[in-house]
Amino acid sequence: MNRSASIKDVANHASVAVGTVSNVLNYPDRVSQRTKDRVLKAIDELGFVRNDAARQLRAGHSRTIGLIVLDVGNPFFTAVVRAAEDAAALHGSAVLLGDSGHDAAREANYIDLFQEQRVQGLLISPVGDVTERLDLLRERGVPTVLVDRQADEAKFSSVAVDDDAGGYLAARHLLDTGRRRLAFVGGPTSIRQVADRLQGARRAVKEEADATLEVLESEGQTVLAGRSVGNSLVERGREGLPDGIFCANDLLALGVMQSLTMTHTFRIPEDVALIGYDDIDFAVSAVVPLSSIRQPTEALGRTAIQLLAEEVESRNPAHRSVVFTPELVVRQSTKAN
Amino acid sequence: MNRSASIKDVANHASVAVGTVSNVLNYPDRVSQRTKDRVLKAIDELGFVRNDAARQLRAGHSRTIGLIVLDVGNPFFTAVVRAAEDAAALHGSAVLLGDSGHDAAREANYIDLFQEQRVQGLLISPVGDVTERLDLLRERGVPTVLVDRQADEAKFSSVAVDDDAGGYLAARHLLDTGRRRLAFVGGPTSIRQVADRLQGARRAVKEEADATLEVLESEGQTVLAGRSVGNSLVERGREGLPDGIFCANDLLALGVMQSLTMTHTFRIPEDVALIGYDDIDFAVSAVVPLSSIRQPTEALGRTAIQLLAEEVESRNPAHRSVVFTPELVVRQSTKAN
DNA sequence: TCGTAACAATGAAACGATTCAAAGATTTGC
DNA sequence: GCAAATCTTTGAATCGTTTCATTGTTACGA
Repeated sequence: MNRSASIKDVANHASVAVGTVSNVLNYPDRVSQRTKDRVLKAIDELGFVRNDAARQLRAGHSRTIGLIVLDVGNPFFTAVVRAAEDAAALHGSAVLLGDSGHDAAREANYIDLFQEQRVQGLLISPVGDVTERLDLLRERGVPTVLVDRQADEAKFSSVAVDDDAGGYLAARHLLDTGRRRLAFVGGPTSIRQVADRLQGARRAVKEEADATLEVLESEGQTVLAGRSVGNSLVERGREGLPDGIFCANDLLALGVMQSLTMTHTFRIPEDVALIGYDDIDFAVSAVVPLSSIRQPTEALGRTAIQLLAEEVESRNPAHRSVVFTPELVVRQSTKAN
Repeated sequence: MNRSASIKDVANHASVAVGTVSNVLNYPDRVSQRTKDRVLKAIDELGFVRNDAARQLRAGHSRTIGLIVLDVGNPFFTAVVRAAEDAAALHGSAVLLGDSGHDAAREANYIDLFQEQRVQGLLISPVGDVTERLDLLRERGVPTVLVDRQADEAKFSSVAVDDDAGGYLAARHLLDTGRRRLAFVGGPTSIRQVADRLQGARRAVKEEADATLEVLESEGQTVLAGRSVGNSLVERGREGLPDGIFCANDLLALGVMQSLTMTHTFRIPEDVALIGYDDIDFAVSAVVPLSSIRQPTEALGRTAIQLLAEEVESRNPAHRSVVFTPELVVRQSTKAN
């Protein structure tokens, strides 16, 4: 309740100058053992805890890193967050986490908030197009690394997974197992990841003359959205059903799977093969174990922090773009007929 | 790159005193329209952003709240985190998130870090016993609310779900659907939640003279841990198999379900009924839709923030313990034979 | 026209840590 | 025993904001 002890209180209590206390904390070698002992004792007795605000006011910057993700509920981002936290901890930094929920306004709020906090840098998985806000950040000199989004290297460093390659992998796999009437489920297509995965799928489909690709736009990327798309597929009946479905993420795929299997009219993979994206933990424990595209989430988070550290340390802004290649994980849901 | 503009720069640029700029920011009514316009224009032209460090140095406290959870990867906590973030945003506060990963050392690190940040208060789902560290916090006057853990009201406010009641609900449901040879899967039992759920289950089992409860300790609370327990059950063969399994959380249940169904020797719910805990999104999309105990995660997060706000605002430390009651969700996995 | 009230604007002091030039103490070499 | 070199300690200045007592300005009624 009572104001907590300051460095000055410690100094008085130990009968030394404030500068000495500061030295004990930051440059222990400069202080004699005797003095050090006294100061440490005083610190202990008063329960002194450094005030980081004062510290960073003097330093001009904080020891925190801002991280804004599109959805903390999405296991993909959860994994990235965790990796980033661990990596940041190694650098002695903490992560301020923000969840934009795909909402540009919330994103903007967090960006403002983090600027006021004078974060060392920002990791962001931006909503929609790279906003003017990010350009502003750049002008203000806030080192920023885009996550899960390739960026113009003139402007930002970035870590991303090659979504086009992932889309290609998924569609190619469906084609390789004999499917020809493919469908892509995802949306809104304004989301770059969705657009890229679709593009990769198109590329694969073009390689087979007799293959077709239908696009089923979903309302978001959730299990619920997938279920809704699945329901509309079920209504079509056997005739109109594609024989291979590629979903822009696993949540959608699980939703689609639910709809298709709950009716017991369609079998996966016999009637229709299904593949998702992200390879979340639950893909393996779905009604039919779900084939998927695995993204190296740990590497993504770790590398993001590393790139940010590079930007923070070097004055000169030589941006780097790191692109990881995703990996196909085959399970029951796409077994060949 | 160049040092960002301070309130002083703005004052110069607008030819007013620093105090006036501060007033524009904090008490716009005290400033004449003409001056306000000039200052706002200057702010815009210089791209001024408040330095929160200086602000909170003066104020003596920050506008952030620390939140330490046991595992961000756990959907239960993810939901709580999200609710807490939203509720905090309404109060104009941001949430600093820490993931202790059930590790007391990491927890301690975060507590120290958050103290240095002079967080307004702390929301924590503590590792193991309420540590001395928390007592220290209390002495230092850092308002703290325990999350998902009932606390001595003399010491802390807390929000929790009645795990004993949840365990009772789950076991009672298995008994009500005719099962008698029950098993409890969870661990380590040193985790209070696990112990309480087990206790509730025991209470229910005692109500039926011919019912038994076997405890299968798991190595953690993950899908993998569940699979491992499930595998050992499969090895037992049909004879030794319980006819009703209650898992301390859904992840474990999904793991057990995988093991039991992959072998195709046991059917759920015909041979064995299975119920989890948490009702995570994926419970519904499991191989066999999983019955579960639903916890009011949003209410938990929201209430935690509210209790914290109460503690922050009132000087007098009248702690409150809010206990929510969980709810049974019946799905395929426990259908009566 | 003057006195007073209401309103605006001012700028020095304070918050708590770090820095650094300078002073003070101790050791070293001869 | 003394000067020089080295090691310790000091404390004022600084970071950027808010606060608040004070000063300056305007408006109004008498």
